[in-house]
Amino acid sequence: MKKQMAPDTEPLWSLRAVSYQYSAEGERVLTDRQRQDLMRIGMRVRLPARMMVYREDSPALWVFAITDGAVKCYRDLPSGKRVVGAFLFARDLFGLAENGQYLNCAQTLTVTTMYRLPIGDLAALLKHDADMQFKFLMKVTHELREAQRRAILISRRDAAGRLAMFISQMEARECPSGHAHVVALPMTRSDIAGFLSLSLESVSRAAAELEQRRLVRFENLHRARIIDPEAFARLVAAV
Amino acid sequence: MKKQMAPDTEPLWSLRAVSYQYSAEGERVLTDRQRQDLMRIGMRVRLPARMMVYREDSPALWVFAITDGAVKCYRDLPSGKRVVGAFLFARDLFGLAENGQYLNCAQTLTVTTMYRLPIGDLAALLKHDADMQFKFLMKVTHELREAQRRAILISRRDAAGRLAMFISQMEARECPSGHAHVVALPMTRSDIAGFLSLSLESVSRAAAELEQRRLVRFENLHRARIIDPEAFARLVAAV
DNA sequence: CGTACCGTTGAGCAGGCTCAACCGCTGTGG
DNA sequence: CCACAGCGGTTGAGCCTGCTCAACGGTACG
Repeated sequence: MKKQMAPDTEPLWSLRAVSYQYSAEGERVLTDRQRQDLMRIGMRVRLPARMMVYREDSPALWVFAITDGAVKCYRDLPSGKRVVGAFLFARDLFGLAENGQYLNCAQTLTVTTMYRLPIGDLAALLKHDADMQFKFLMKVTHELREAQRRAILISRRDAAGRLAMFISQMEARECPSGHAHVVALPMTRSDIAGFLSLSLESVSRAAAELEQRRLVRFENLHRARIIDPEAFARLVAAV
Repeated sequence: MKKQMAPDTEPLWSLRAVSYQYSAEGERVLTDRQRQDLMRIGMRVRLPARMMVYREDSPALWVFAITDGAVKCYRDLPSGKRVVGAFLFARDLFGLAENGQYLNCAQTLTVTTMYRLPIGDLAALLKHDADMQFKFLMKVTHELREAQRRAILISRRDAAGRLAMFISQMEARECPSGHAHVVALPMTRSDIAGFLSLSLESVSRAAAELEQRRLVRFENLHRARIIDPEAFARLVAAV
């Protein structure tokens, strides 16, 4: 799906965000100049699958911007439960910190390419380039909206409904390049369970239920196909 | 708790946020100049309790900054359930929008004073003043962290634990001016239920349980006192 | 070929939800 | 002044769904 471009300009990336205002997609893309500035302060890193990017409570030195691949952010609770805070894909930022420490662990799901931006340099750059900073502000605002959507997702009681909403959200964030109604799920069932606040058995049963109801087919563990879009959409909307 | 100041400078406000980096609280406060700029584009509004500030899907014309009082943001789902997305207090921003429309309803809980900032003017101001914009970026980042904390809260199964975490979070966001271990809860039980994804009966029972276990006393419907801070903290931490 | 990990399926339990009645306060109108 | 309705909150009974524990299956890898 990559466009043809010279090798040295290949690792360009942008930010995925919907504006708070009407806009002609203008806020979604960084200018070439801004990308170059970010590439200058950042370092391109390519990590294999299941690699830790950072750990909770470790010093927060970088913010990461994904160009390709998938990452999960999670926390392990004292009880042993693992809460997945977010799944992140191309054009997403991660590395949320507080008082200089990361708040969660980040781990790649697949082979992932990202830009590693030193936090201090990034802050200086943003303070200097108000326009780019505005795009980052839009991006974080976008993440906040996603977090609220997730709160609505979690408010559902039925496991099948939660899973359906999750698949729907994954479909929505796919690039339009992907085939319609085929959703990639690079994470494990256990990860999904941690994200949906369900036991992994419940996720498994919910998946079975969606198949029995002929709404979704799981072509394999990491790919779902929505085979009855109308009924599926009804279930998703029946919050 | 108000400091003595001239009447026309009384409605100054700031933003409540913890920096992602180490800082000497420097990021938390707007400069006098920045406050003046905001006051110039904004309008001070004082609303009675239970007043709608805006409705879902209505045109998003303003962002609001609370100087005093309490607000809830919520969404009514097709099923009739009401999901409370956030409770907001002094020095908080609200008015999250997408494509020019608000994503939820906002309603005052108590008498509330706020600044109403036209979104276009605010965006222009932020693009012009990178330093102030950075403080807004910190603020939204702060909100994102809060949203993640809430996800952890919701991952708990037991109602008493959820309520305890909620009370703990309310205590944490109280100004240090408030008396220790006395937590104001300006919202109704029903609002809390909507926030915690519980039925309001469960909230009521959870409150009774906290009292029976001698952790908390509810002096009245809107004020809780933590009477056994150590045991309470253990319950909160037992995620 | 054995091990380990991930996922599935089953049985029984527990905790929260629903429905329903009741309490206490408030505001209103006769 | 009192009677009444309405609302928010509490408490109880029974149901339902997701959790826990457990066994089993399939696939990748040494």
